[in-house]
Amino acid sequence: MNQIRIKIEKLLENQLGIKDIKLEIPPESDWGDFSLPCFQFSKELKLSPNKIAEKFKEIIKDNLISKTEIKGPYLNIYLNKKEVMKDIFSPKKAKKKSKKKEKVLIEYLSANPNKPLHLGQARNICIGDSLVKISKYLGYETHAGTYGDDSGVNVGYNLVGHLYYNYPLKTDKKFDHYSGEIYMSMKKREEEGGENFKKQISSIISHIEKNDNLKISKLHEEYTRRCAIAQFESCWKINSFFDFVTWETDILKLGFFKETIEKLKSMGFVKFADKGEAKGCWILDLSDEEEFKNTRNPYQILIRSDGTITYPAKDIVYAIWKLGFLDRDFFYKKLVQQSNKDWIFTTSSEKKESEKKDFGNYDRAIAVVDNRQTYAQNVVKTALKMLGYLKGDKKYHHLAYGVVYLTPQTLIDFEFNLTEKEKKQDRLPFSSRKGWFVTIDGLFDMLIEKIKNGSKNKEIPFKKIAMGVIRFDFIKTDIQQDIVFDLNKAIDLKGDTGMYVLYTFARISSIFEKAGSNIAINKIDNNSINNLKENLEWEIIKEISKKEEIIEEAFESLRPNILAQYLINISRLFNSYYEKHSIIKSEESIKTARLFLLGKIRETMREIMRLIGMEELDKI
RNA sequence: GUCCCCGUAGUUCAACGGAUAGAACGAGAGCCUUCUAAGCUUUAGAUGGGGGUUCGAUUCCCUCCGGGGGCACCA
Repeated sequence: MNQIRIKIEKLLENQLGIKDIKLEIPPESDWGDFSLPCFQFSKELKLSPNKIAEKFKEIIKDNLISKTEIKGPYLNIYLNKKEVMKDIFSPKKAKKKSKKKEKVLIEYLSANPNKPLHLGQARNICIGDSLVKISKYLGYETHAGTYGDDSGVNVGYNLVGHLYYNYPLKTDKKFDHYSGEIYMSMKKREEEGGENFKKQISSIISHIEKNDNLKISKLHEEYTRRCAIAQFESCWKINSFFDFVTWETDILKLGFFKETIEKLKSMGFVKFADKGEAKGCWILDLSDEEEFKNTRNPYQILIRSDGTITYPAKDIVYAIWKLGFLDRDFFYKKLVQQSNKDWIFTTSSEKKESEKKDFGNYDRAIAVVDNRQTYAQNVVKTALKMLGYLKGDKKYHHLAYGVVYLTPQTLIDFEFNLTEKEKKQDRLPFSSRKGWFVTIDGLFDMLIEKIKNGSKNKEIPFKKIAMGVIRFDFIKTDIQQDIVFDLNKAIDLKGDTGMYVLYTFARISSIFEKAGSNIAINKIDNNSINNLKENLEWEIIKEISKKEEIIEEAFESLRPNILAQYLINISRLFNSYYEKHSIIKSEESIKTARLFLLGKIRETMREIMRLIGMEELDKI
């Protein structure tokens, strides 16, 4: 449709002798297919917009246009459906995607490896993985990466639990859930006080970061990797996969940070603060940057006065690696084979058994990180800019998505105790500190239960449905908007949900099954297409022909949510069509044409569903 | 103090500066002896207040009111 629009725009520019014509789509479909608002020409031509529309109407003529109509200041254009359909359905349109040269990294999830994944992270996963799939569809060489923060206090709790408080490594439970239990119990112990516990924690953290105790380093690696793998299993359930995981401890062990910071010092970007609040620290001076001028502290501390490294510093170094400006690379080895048979690789600090991989040196690095971290991400971006790394074709994007909150009722449904005050809130944030583990696994199981109970057919693949419903639910809302998760709404499978889309698809498949397989719907001549005379059919054709431009826009504007909306639109159009017009029972030539159209709808829906991580089903 | 985001039907969400502000849930009224009723059709119902820019503002600017988040020698 976009090509048609551009064609018509060019045509009008020639015929009317005006530059940069932008056509719009009328709000009502019976007002035409395109519309030219004439206000903009009023000043130049010294005529009222209505008069201009009349004048233009006389001039415009083409075989792609069947008629033009004036509606006030708008000149509405009706396309010649036959010609346009020929164009849209011509076989040469189905050309293969050309490979693009840019190399893209999408970093998402980036969870602490010490507890199960919660629903807030589900949104991150759904957005991140959808972008990966879209990027690959568009022909980019694409890697999905995740950052494992395995050096901080979080993991420390769990190791202390294991070493000093009788939590064995062996367990029948899913390891991330087991970790969550240990984490909670250690948190409790900390709150109860005790100098001994504090000492144990800080000693463990120190050993992890310095890598100076073989026993602890080994335990740490086993623990975090096992937990991460359990988390990845949750991702696979919802059709999300990774290429590699970067461990923070590897950045430290390989000395990337030290080298980078020395380089930055010598370049003069990193300075030693000899006075003020940050006295004794090494800082990145941001005071010349417009964005930070009015902030309280126009600098970022990279090295604390005790010589330890801050999180933003690690983030900056990692970002430099992403864009290929770090002179060195990690070592890599296989971590685990995913349910789709592809392996996740893990960074490693040891050369032996390292495999050669082409991770790193990306042209476009997209970080899917929630909007609370916009400031921190701006620091990273500014640092890259100051260093001159964002010149040329290198791009660093922060996809700032809105945070997921919970309704109090949802927490009650998951059997957590709330205070009276908490019960009265509109929404509550996820809090692992309070032990509110509303997990992806938990939601997944509840959904399956719900679908089983609501289904007449007991043979359908419940897991795929649950997967599709979750994927759709977490991506349908505008990306930057915060969302409030309510369990009852999420498992209520009516209306604008993934279920609606899955159901619609199955409905179409069912028609094909009833129609029999002897109809050659892929081969259709122009005469048959001309049997598609209904308005709704024309609406559908226009809608499905927007596919490519919508996918492109979803990626460029980092808004995969528009694909979910698009699926709803197509589904709604089809369902209306289905009610109004019978397909199988129509006359033979019309039936052929309609089945052809249905095939196109099904193909379009399948492609879009796959891009947002849903899997289509022929039966529900 | 300062920076950012958000205020649209009862609720959850839409709307490149364009025509009559769209959906879904919930509420009301219909539609299955005919291709899957997890569906379709239909009724009622909304832009926080005030300025400005514009032929035209939910959208851009200012201001007020209300809600949230950030600005750590936390990660």
